[in-house]
Amino acid sequence: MTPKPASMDTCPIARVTELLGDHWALMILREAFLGTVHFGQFESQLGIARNILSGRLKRLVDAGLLERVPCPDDRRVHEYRLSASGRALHPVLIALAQWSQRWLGDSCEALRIVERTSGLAVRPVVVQAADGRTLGLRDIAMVPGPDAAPEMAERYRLAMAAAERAEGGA
Amino acid sequence: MTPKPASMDTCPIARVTELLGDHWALMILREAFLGTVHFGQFESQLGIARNILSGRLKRLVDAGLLERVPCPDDRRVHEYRLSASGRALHPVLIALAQWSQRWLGDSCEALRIVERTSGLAVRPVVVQAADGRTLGLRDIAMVPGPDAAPEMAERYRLAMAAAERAEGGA
DNA sequence: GAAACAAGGTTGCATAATGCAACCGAGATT
DNA sequence: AATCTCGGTTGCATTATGCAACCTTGTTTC
Repeated sequence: MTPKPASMDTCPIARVTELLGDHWALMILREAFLGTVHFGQFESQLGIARNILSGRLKRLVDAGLLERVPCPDDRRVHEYRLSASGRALHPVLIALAQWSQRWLGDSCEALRIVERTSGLAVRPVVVQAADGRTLGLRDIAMVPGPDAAPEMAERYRLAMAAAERAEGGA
Repeated sequence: MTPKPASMDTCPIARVTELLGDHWALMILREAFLGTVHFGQFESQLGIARNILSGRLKRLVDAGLLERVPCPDDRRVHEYRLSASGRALHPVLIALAQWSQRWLGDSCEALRIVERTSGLAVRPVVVQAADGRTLGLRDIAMVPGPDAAPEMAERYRLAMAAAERAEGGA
């Protein structure tokens, strides 16, 4: 095996996978978005083992996604509330839910994601250009910035070239 | 512990977590988006064990995210190509990458996600109403559809009520 | 066409992560 | 004070992961 590819240290997806890439982290965040705040609530809603839950909550708090605040009226209770960075994951969760419904064919009509005031379904989450046009996979490029690792820069250059070729070919 | 909450079977996030909620699945998809197609490429780029890679690729193929096609000019080589459903995960990956750069403070300037033709940065991925307005966490509701499990419906109803209260309070 | 080589897996074994139940300590309740 | 609840931790069994060696199929070299 290669001696740990450098791309793994610099890639944003790799970093986020370190944090959310396990069976429970995303589920815990889903619960948080649904309003769950207490240890016991997470436990019973998810059916997760207590020690694992404890560790995951700690990790998410350390990473700044959740804030652990002692409840003022009952001081043995703690509330795990979404921080600004946690709330910023909302589009990711919504996009995942939409994808799941569309492509996993699961419970297609079990859940509708709507605007609260109007009751109208929200749009499918997409990537947009600066002017608002919807961008497909082929319209997007990853370009290395000022302090990109040279190996990573090469990676993206090649990927972009491959995309060009694919476009020409297909 | 509770006897497996029913929410776990019907929730789209739970289903997608079953598939993508491990350390490697998202990384493999990232690689696929970057143009990686061969077993050996995934192995060397990710530094993943062969048996694990084999299992993950199989799972992703079975789930329909990747297609395993034998290479015509060298028949011991197979190509793992993104299917339509795999490509549909693109907004999720982009949203994750953007979130990581914004909130994990990692390699902020190492990678820019741009429109290929113009070189302009793409917009941050957001949730939009039917008319295009950007929606925040508070503006969205999950409403149970026709064939929602009653327990799940109750869940969403409570979450929505909690959101109302939070809005009033904060 | 035999020998060497390469790509994609699989198998067996060591290690790490997870699930489970029991226990613990601080704070609330009676 | 005795008890109960909430949020944890600890020890042990089970499962997933990492690693190296091997195997199979197909390709190249001579």
